[in-house]
Amino acid sequence: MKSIRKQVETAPSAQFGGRRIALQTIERLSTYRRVLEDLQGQGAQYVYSHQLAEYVSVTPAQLRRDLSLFGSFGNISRGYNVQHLITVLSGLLGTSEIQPVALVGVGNLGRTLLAYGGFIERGFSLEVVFDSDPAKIGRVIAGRRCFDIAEAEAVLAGHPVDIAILACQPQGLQSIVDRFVAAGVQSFLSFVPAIIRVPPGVHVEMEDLSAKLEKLSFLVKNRVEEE
Amino acid sequence: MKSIRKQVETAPSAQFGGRRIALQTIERLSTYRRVLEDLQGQGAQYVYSHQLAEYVSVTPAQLRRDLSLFGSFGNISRGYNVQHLITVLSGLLGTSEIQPVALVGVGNLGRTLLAYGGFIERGFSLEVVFDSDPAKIGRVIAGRRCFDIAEAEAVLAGHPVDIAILACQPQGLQSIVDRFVAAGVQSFLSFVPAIIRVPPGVHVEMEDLSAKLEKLSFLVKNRVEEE
DNA sequence: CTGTTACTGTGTACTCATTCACAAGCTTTG
DNA sequence: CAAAGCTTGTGAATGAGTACACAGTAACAG
Ligand SMILES: NC(=O)c1ccc[n+]([C@@H]2O[C@H](COP(=O)([O-])OP(=O)(O)OC[C@H]3O[C@@H](n4cnc5c(N)ncnc54)[C@H](O)[C@@H]3O)[C@@H](O)[C@H]2O)c1
Ligand SMILES: NC(=O)c1ccc[n+]([C@@H]2O[C@H](COP(=O)([O-])OP(=O)(O)OC[C@H]3O[C@@H](n4cnc5c(N)ncnc54)[C@H](O)[C@@H]3O)[C@@H](O)[C@H]2O)c1
Repeated sequence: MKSIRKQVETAPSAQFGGRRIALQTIERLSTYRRVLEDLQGQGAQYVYSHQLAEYVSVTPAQLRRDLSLFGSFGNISRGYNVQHLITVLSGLLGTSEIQPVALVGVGNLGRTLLAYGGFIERGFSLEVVFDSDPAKIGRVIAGRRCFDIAEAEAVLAGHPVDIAILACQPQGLQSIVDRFVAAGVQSFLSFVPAIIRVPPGVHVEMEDLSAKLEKLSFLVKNRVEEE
Repeated sequence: MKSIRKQVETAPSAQFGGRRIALQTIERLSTYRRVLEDLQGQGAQYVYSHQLAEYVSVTPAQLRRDLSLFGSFGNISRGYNVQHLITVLSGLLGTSEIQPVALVGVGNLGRTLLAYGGFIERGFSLEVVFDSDPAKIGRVIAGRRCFDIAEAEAVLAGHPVDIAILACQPQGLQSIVDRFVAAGVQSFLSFVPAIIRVPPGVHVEMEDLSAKLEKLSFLVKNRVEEE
């Protein structure tokens, strides 16, 4: 029993300059940045915490608290400079420069992701693409050459990435993950509805669409009035 | 300022038989069910809370607490009956029977979702499909006839759904949402990275893939040791 | 130059989620 | 049949995240 606790997500938080940052805070930072870019597109120069907070449906206090965890970015009585805050948030999120990402599995979902133009706008590029299907290996799909998953170590050595997207079949997934971790990959975004284990310091984000539908289904069936 | 608070997700929880259920609990229920089905596939009849908890990386106490919010399902000193617990969870999540879902936008992403076989296994069927592109309207795509979004009200009247998946362009999205809500749709799973407003009692689940990548990027850049 | 207004950043209070720890209870075994 | 062993379900304690409320300060008006 004790052994379990050690593996468990006991403290869902990150460190930043000695401070503890809640994972939920990080998710909100993404939203702030996205909305700020909308605002910038509309020509806004400055924005007050209560305005931005309303757009993203949080309290002004929460927004100010979130930002204050990383520093003081607001101009008192003028609010936040939109351009500056975007720059700050991009820096925090590590997307000031385009970041290479690996993709495993070029099936229906993988091809859709490859063709999607929205990633590059947010600072990510699916640079390294793998599959196990001989019919796909070596071919160029949506502008990217498809590598053999069997040669992952060599390929990743030449094209190091911090993040890998998993869009393959569940069979043998854990061993792929293990090999990627050994090759230096530090985080995974997985569309595969299967549990994968990673060592401490490596992060997994599950993207289980059916689970999201189930959550909505629960809320509807139980006539939840709040949001 | 006060007006903001009212719209805000002040209490991220749902009601169930007078009890308050955390949204996070509901998400875990999905995971429990998915893992239980794996276990059933492996022939397991009973499972203890500490076993199931380990598979899904939560504490045994949390698992038992989550379930106890809805009733007593465990057999003391034998654990939980796998089949029974799956049935219970399916009932809670509202997926005991296949549930129809609407899809808006049959582009790259929409077609991928339509072709995906994983939804039906979890109790959802993309029954009603909309697009605004005349080249697509009326055609049959992945086995579903594509309806004109302009006729949404009439189509939804004949094919009522509680859940709609949004996979179209952001332009005009809010008005589509408003019309769907008026037509009785009670929840949305949106892949469109744009903020949409819904009245109280209607639920929105955002699926922002770039935001997930940004979260991973933050965690990697800041060398977060915990998970 | 002083008063007024309105904003940010943050100490503090509070609420809610998670974990601890144990009472109550099957089961099995000697 | 009694006692040991391990389980579930849950009151109580802890811990984490959010909201309140205000001190401090920039801007601007008179
Ligand atoms: N398609 C969707 O809409 C959708 C939605 C949610 C989740 N998913 C999940 O995403 C995954 C992929 O879905 P899909 O529809 O693209 O399936 P798919 O069968 O079309 O594609 C899977 C691809 O992965 C490749 N592959 C299989 N094993 C591999 C391995 N060991 N290494 C490298 N490549 C491998 C296959 O060759 C194939 O090209 C599945 O696990 C699925 O459950 C898909
Ligand atoms: N493709 C991806 O991998 C991906 C990933 C994340 C998010 N998204 C988001 O999902 C959405 C769709 O992406 P896509 O790649 O499928 O785009 P797409 O351009 O291939 O498809 C969009 C489809 O929506 C239809 N459409 C547009 N406006 C509509 C309207 N008002 N009503 C009904 N249908 C309408 C179009 O006719 C088209 O068929 C976009 O908002 C995109 O940002 C896509």
